[in-house]
This record gives sequence, C-alpha cells and structure tokens, in this order.
Amino acid sequence: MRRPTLEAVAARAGVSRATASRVVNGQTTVAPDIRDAVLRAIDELGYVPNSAARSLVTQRTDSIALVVSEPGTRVFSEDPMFSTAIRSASMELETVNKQVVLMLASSAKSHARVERYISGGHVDGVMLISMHGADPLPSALSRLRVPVVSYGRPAVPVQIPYVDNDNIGGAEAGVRHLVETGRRRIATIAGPQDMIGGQDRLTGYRNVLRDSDHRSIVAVGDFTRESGAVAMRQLLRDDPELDAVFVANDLMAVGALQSLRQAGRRVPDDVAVVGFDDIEAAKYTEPPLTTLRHPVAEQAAAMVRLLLDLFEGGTSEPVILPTELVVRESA
Amino acid sequence: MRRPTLEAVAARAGVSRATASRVVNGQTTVAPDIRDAVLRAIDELGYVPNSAARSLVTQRTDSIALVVSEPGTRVFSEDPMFSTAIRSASMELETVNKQVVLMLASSAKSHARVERYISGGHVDGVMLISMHGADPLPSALSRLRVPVVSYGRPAVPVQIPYVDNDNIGGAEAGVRHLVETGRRRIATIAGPQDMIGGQDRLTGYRNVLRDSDHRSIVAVGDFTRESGAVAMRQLLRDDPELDAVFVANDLMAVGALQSLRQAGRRVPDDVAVVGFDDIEAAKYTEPPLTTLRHPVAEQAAAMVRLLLDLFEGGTSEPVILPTELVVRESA
DNA sequence: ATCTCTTGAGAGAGCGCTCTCTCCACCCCT
DNA sequence: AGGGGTGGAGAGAGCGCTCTCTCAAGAGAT
Repeated sequence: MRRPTLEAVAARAGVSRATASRVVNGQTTVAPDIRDAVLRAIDELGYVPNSAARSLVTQRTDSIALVVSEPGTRVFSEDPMFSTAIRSASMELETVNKQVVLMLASSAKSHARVERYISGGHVDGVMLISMHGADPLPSALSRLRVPVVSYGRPAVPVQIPYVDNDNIGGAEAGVRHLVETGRRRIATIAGPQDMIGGQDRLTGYRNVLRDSDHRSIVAVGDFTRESGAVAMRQLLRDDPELDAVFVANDLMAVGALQSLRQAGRRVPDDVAVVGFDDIEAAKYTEPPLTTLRHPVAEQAAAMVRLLLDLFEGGTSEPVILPTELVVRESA
Repeated sequence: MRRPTLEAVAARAGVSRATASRVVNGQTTVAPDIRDAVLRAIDELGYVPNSAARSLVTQRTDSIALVVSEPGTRVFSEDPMFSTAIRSASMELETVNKQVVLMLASSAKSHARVERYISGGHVDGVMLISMHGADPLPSALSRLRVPVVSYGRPAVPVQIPYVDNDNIGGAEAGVRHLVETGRRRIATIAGPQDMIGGQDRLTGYRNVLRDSDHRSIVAVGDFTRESGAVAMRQLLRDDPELDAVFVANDLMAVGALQSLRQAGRRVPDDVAVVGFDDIEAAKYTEPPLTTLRHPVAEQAAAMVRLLLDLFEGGTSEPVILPTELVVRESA
C-alpha cells in the first residue's frame, strides 16, 4: 500500500526511469507520444515524487525557513504586523512553489535549535524577522553559508540584505505634524531601545524637536498596549502640561489613549496623539488614530524577492520603503 | 567545501558507518570509548545529519504541516486568534523536535497545492485550522491516509479528531448574562454562517432567547471589525429600541462599539455589548468589553497532543474546552 | 575444555530520485 | 552512398543515511 515510485511509472508507461524523470521535470527532449504515455501512467498511479529522494540528489529542498526571533510572545500574538508579514511572505513564496518552515526563536535554547536545523541543510534559505538588537541570530546565520535576508535592518552591522521602512523619516513626519499643528509640549512613548525600530523612531522624534527648538519628554515602552498605557501615565506625571505625544507604534498608542481617557484628557483637544504602523485597529480607536502607514505586506514580499535574487547569485542591496502620514482625528 | 557525511565521521573515529550511525541515533549498544571517539569526530567535523537522506530511508520527515484555510486574508492578519494558535502549536511541537511547515490555503488553487504537497510525503501529519464550512480540505486530507487533526470542529462530519471550545455554551452564557441584567431587546451580530463557530454561537444565542421568551434580532457579519460596524448600523435601523447586542467575536464588537458611538448610544447605559474571544484588545475598548474567554493557546497545544497521540497509534476523541464569561464594563 | 549465549561491531543492501554518459537511429550534406 | 551531426532514450552510478544480517569475541555453563 505504499506510494508508487518513478520506477512503477516507468514500467507502466513502458519506458526507462530516466525518461519518466524527464517528463516529471518538464524536460522537452521527450517525444510527445512517450510524454503522454508517461503522464497517463502518472495520473493512473497517482504518482507524486518523493521529496526526500529528490532533495538528496539535487541538494535543494525548496523550503525556506521563516525565523521569527521575538522574545515577547505576547507581541507576536497581538501585533498584526507579524501575521501580515508572515502571510505576505508565505503567499509570495507560494508563487515560486517554495514552502515555508516557520520557526519561533524566542529563547536561547530555541536559537540553538534554529541554528542546528538550518545548518542541517533542511532549507535553501532563511528569512529573518528580528527587530531585536542584541539578537545573535543574524550574525550566527550569516556565518552558516546559507542565504539569509532580513525583515528590518539588523542591529549589528552584518552583511545581509534587508528590507526596512523609513523609520526615522516616518517619525520625523509624525512629529513635524504635531509641531506644525501648534503643539508645544510634545512627548514620546518610545519603543524598546534594543530594537532597531525603537531606536530609529526615537531618533526621528529627537531630530525634529531639536530643529524646532522643543524640549523632549521621553518614556519607553515595549510595543505592547499595556506598556503604552503605563508609559502614558508616567508622562502625565512627568509633565502634566504636555499637549501631544508621538507613540512609536499603534499598539502602545491604544494603551496611551486609554490612560489619557482615564486621566480625563480629551484627545485631540487636550492632547494630540500620533501612532506608528497604521494597523487596522487604528481606525477603530476613540478617536481614530493619526498614524504613520508603512507597507508591511510589500516589505515582506520584497524580502522574499531579495532572497530569490540571492539564489540567482545576485548580490542584493537593502531596500527602504517609504512611510506615509495618515491624518485621522487624534492629531 | 561540502558538509561532512557520516562516512567521514566514521573514518575519523576509526569505526564503521554503522557504528557512527548508532552513536548519532543514541543507541546504547556501543562501547563507551568508541562512543566517545565518534562524538569527538562529530564535534571536530561539525557533522550534522543530512535530513533528506535520513527521511528517505526512515520514511519520516519530522515535520508537520499547519494548514490555515482562511479565505479572508484580512481576518488572518487581524485576528490574534490565528497567531496565538500558530505560536502555541509551534512551541508545543518544538518540545518534541518537530518542524512546522506553514501553509496558507486561501484559494482553490492553493488547496490543490496543499493536497499535492501533503500527498508528496513531505510531512508526517497535518494540523488544520479551518473554520470554513464549505471547505473541502478536511475531507480531502482525511482521504490522504495522513494523520490529520483539526483546530475547531470540521463542518462536514468527517472522521478526524479535533479540539474546539464550547461555542454554544459560551454564547448561551453571554446572552444569559444580558437577560439576567434585565435587557429586553437583545440583538446579535452573528459570524459567517458557513463557519462552524459562526453557526454555533448563533445557536447559543437562539437557545437562550427562546427559553426566556425574547425576540431575536439578527445581523450577520464576517468576523471583521468593518463588518461588525456595518452590522451594528443595520441593527440600529432594524430596531432602534434595542438595548443589548451579543456579538459573535470581539473584532466585530470593536466595530459595533464604534457604530454605537457614532449613533450617539452610550454603552452600557443605552446598549449593552457582549463579545466573544477575549482578545487583548477587549481590555482597551471604550468601554472595556464584556466577553467570553476561551483558551486559544491551550486549544492549539491540545491539538498538537492529539496529533502526537495519533502517531502513537492512538485513536483520539474530540476535546471540548470550556469558555468563561469575563465581565467588564460594556455589559 | 567444549559448547552455547550474549554483546558489540562491520558489511552491504536499499530508500527513490537525478543526471551524466552512452548509444542508437535518423536526417542532411557532400 | 557514406559520413558527420543531432535528437531522443536507456544504463547506471551515486546522493547520505538506516537497519538487517552476519560474525567475532568473550562470558558462562556443563
């Protein structure tokens, strides 16, 4: 009751295994009638090539590891960026018939597991989603002689192609919007400073305040709603007079809005709020959130293409995608 | 520059390939000194077994397909249930050293792809996340002689083990809460009626209204925020006097809250709202959402264990997990 | 001392496929 | 009519591993 082999197909079609293989792999050097006979045999037998045997000889696996190196599992579940990126990358790879092996690398133990797996030749390449600065994975993987690309600029300056959005420019645009609408005391809830996105968005904030002669008021969160709520309360204690806050991602902005509401501040009348990411939920907050949109799905798709380029022997340059200010009611 | 083989390890350790293989696979019939020699050789050479060769002979791959059959890609990205389930299943499989191959089956074309892939022997088993009733995948896969388990009860009565939560009981508890707090006109925003969760939650709603002599007022959404907002506007037109609404998931409840706000209704004073799922965002709505909590992560983990049982030859029974009413401010 | 039994290690087949090499047959050119 | 060229098909090696079978050597029993 085991699955039919190429041998069986060849026998049924009355040809050699080599010819059957040619048909399966779409080579054109097979006479039409023989090709048809083989195809019929394949159909009748329900033949499907054995992938292990195939990749044993071709040294290819046609699968790609998608490594999500995210220590905070909560963030992974709640931040739609991750699932959007995963979905988009997955769909893009589907078009070239490659499989996605999903690996969550949350702990040091799983890092070792990922490294072992990848060096085991299970996959042809690696896509890395890691915003974490201290993450040893980018450099570890780049040493493995396996094609690696990254979603987001790796924190350590390692030589792997990546796709990122313009975090600094986006943050600047957001804060500039607050300045231009006459806000005087503009605080920020920054992301984790060991994440590249967290750092860059804070840099953008600082750039604009410096140039426009405002004072900076900073609290730091970890990109969760909860941390946004906590940071907002902190900011209100630090400077009760603040009239605007630039929040490094929408999830924290949602938490911040709640804290502002609980503190009796009206948004945007008393305090303007600008987020970052433009997640779907941003349209449904009270009031709807002004935020920076960046194309997560495109970014993931671009990452896939970068990897495919690498397979072709190309040496890919980093890609930076633009962000766009979406003005709603919160600022 | 190619990777070392077992042959090389054996040569370096001065033993046969068979003995080296025994050490690699942890068999105990190897003398300690020889074992050490082999381990040293492995270490020095940086040997990692070739997975293709191994699974060619063992007929195992140690990877599991996680098939997410979700036509609405928007829902996949925005509903944290999916990522929570994926993360939890992934972590559970990690403990038994199996890999997750993620497959998104959104279109008919990708259905064929999934079937082909799975019948290609790439994976040892399949976990199916499919809430969609008309989905041909459960029955198709169960025909493939591959172990299959499902997250959520399959719509068609096919003989595959599954883990689900008590949708009917949960909905009943939610609606009963509305009845008991004195609401008279209790509407519902139901989920898609081609999804089992959508059906069951509507059934629960109807059960309670029938028993307590209330009239049912139904609108149907598709589990997205947007559809919740649309459905709520519809309900308000249908029955401006309604004073409560049971919404089949939290995402739609978020949309419903927005529509209620825009219509000038106060929650819960004018209209009470009960959701379903208890996603993280439910704590951050205005007002925070009363909802039914069910253990998504546990459900996914239980699904994994069901599959592992199947590998052991066990014949697993469906598992139903309880839901819990979480009372916040919206009802 | 001989025989049986156990333990530990090697030989070698074979998993299912790809791909190079070889060969055959036919066509065109001179 | 003969020779070189070309297209199409087969033979067979080998990818790296596991696992059965076989065998050698030593322990224990008679």
